[in-house]
Amino acid sequence: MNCKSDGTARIVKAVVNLPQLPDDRLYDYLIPPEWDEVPAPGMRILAPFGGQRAEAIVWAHASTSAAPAALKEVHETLDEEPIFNDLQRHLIDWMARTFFCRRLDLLHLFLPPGLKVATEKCWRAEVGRAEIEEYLAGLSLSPDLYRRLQAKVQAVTAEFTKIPQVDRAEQQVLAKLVRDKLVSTRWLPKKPEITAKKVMAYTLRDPSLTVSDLKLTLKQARVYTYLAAAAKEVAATELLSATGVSAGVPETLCKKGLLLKTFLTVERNPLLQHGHCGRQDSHQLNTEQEEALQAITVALRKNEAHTFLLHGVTGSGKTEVYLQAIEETLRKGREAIYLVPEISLTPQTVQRVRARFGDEVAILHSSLSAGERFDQWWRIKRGEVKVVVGARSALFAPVPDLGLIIMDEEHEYTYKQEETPRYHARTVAKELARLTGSPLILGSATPSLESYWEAESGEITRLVLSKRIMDRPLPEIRLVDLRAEFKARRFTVLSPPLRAAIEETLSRGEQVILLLNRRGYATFINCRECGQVLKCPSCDVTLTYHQRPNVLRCHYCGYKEKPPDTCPHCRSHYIRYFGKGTQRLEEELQSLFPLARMVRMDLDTTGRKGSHERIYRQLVEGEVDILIGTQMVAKGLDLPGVTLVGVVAADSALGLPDFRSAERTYQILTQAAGRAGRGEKPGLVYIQTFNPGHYSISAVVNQNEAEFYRKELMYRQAGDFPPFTNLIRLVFSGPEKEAVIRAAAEVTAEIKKAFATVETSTGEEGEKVIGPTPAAIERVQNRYRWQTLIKTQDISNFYGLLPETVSAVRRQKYNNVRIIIDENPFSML
DNA sequence: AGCACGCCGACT
DNA sequence: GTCGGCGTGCTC
Repeated sequence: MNCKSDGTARIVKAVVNLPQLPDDRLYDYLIPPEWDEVPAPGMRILAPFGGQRAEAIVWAHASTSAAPAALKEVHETLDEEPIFNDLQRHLIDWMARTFFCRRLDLLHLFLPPGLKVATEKCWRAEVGRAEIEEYLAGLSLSPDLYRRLQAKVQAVTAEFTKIPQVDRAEQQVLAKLVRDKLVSTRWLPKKPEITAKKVMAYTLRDPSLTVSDLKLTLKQARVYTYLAAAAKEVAATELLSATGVSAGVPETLCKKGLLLKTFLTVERNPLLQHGHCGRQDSHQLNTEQEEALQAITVALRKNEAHTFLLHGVTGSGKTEVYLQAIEETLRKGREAIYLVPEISLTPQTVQRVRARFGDEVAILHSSLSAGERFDQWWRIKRGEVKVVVGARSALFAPVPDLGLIIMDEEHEYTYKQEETPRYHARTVAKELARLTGSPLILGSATPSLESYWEAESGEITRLVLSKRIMDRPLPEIRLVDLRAEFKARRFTVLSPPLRAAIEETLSRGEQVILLLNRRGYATFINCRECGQVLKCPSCDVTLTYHQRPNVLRCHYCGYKEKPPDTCPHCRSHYIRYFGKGTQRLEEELQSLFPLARMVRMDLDTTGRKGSHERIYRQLVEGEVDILIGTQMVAKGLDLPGVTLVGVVAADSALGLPDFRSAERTYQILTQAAGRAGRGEKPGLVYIQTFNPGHYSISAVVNQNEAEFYRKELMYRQAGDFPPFTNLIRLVFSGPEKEAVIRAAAEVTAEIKKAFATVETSTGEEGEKVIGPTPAAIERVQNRYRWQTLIKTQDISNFYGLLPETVSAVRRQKYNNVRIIIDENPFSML
């Protein structure tokens, strides 16, 4: 895999993998003249960097360098084979440009955990201990420093070893020891923390010897026979439990020279713990499903990177289309990546994929241990896996021959990563599809405006599933006007009609889902005397009252305090709790329906691993009558027993200062409504709202999807928002408001200035730089936040230019001001 | 990150 | 004068 050197390209340009580097530069290194091979692009090397050695990835070869300093030589090559192939390097280059980040921010997405080589400074004594001591004593150091150094020097031996916690003063003295050649230092790679798991195993030393040839005790013979039958290495634990002997028996056989003790690599696969599940064959498709599959199959056969929007109402059987498209992909000998918004919210999807494809499935998700992820990564890399199911980062799984990408619930916000690298999985999926010649299926009942618009304009192909499977009807949707309830002075969480519907549903023995998108008990606490609202001391956010445990909590920074008896501002006792959360809803339901069995599903109850699965199982088995929760109850649950869905406060997202708030409201209401009536019995949905006339709500009630998208597209166009423009958000944050504003103003001015030249060179219209303005929540965790928005028709105008401007200002270090660049931001708060 | 360089205050 | 404190900036 190494490139034979032709004597000219003896320079490698490499990405140095140190997370603190200020920009996305490639560093040039010489290949030592005595090496007859130049490490290939994508291989890791160990290279000198400053005084240290750092891991770097060869990105390209060159015969000349424009570096201002003399080039240093590469120390060693760390890989036999490139760890990043051409496609991956290409994708990394593309992502760094597209999402305004550094290549090194992206490297870890593609690697198994623990592969990164960290180096540490090690020390070795070159002379005897006594000589070093003598040297130290002659240095006239302060008694304290001398004592500390003596302790450190104790650890320096004839082998290179790390000395922990060397401070600056000690470092300087040690540097003298190095200068006078009493000790030497070297940066050595640390031992990898995550490796394949090995267990002790036994095998026959000489398989030609049979039990009858040997004189063995009964138990020894049993062990020997078992191993002979297995004809391979057997893990010690398995051997002992299968033969029912203790560890001493195989040990004795080893001593007799009959067995060999070895180590066996075992796979940490979380799926294997669940056992193998029954194989399930494909279902018969209805006409619409069949047509959709046909269109996809045509693209699959041509290896065509075409994007499809599988726009199917809730319960229309999108999953079956995905599964059959995967089957077609596998028939061609290629692999599929199947993205879901969050694994924990979609236990059913995982089950169905497993039931169809068995052990050729890898599931990647955040609660895998590092060891499990390591093993899954290698399984995929070795080609043992045909289908990778996972959240957005599953896109970077090392599948050898990708042939299909599925992105279920493509409108979900979890596809956008909210930390650097701030990529959107849909954007990456399109590029990956293009690079691999794979069709991309975006599936949703409520497509994002972006995908909807692309389908409208013919850029991608819309495939419609308009009917539920088995011709089941969509649920009936009824509206409750909360303004009328307020006029009638009814302030309960549940309006009389919804309450009556719950009662009726329970009496029929059917299940209810109630959605309230606010955690806690009360969402704001107000003093009636002075009008003050209790706020988090470090954020511009109101505190939420939680009843169990009894605390006020900030949902932004996690701050907690005891609920006060008197107002902290005016000491009055008139403290009142307003705004009802899921805890309050649960309490009200318990008093109304004391016999109903209910479970609450929100961030407070699903903290632990596996809690979603547990709640889901309880629902399936009918152990729960009412499921209460935040938006997570609206997602993907397929529960035939649920016939009533109640949305307690449909407007909770509408008031947010975010251009996507109507879209979010429409999506969550439609998705929640879609949980009702998925079984044989028809469903009923109640939506309580203060804004019955808002188009995002009325469109759901009237089941008039086209109307919603028409209006929303109109507003987006009028306001110059995506999908009609590209958005880049710059966020400046820091502990000092003045410094934040100054940095924001300076960057913004620079961009406007630089942008003026861009504008004249391209002549594009409709490109704007708006800001700086304070963010909607100006302070979070005691950091002030200001932002600037860029709207542009051609985002490529900003490639290069924007990172340069930002890093130039970043270098000035405006008193801890951090600057982030967010392409296609999802949250504008 | 880590290390060098350089600029100020507290000592021999 | 010099040692050592820390802020600043660079690393092929």
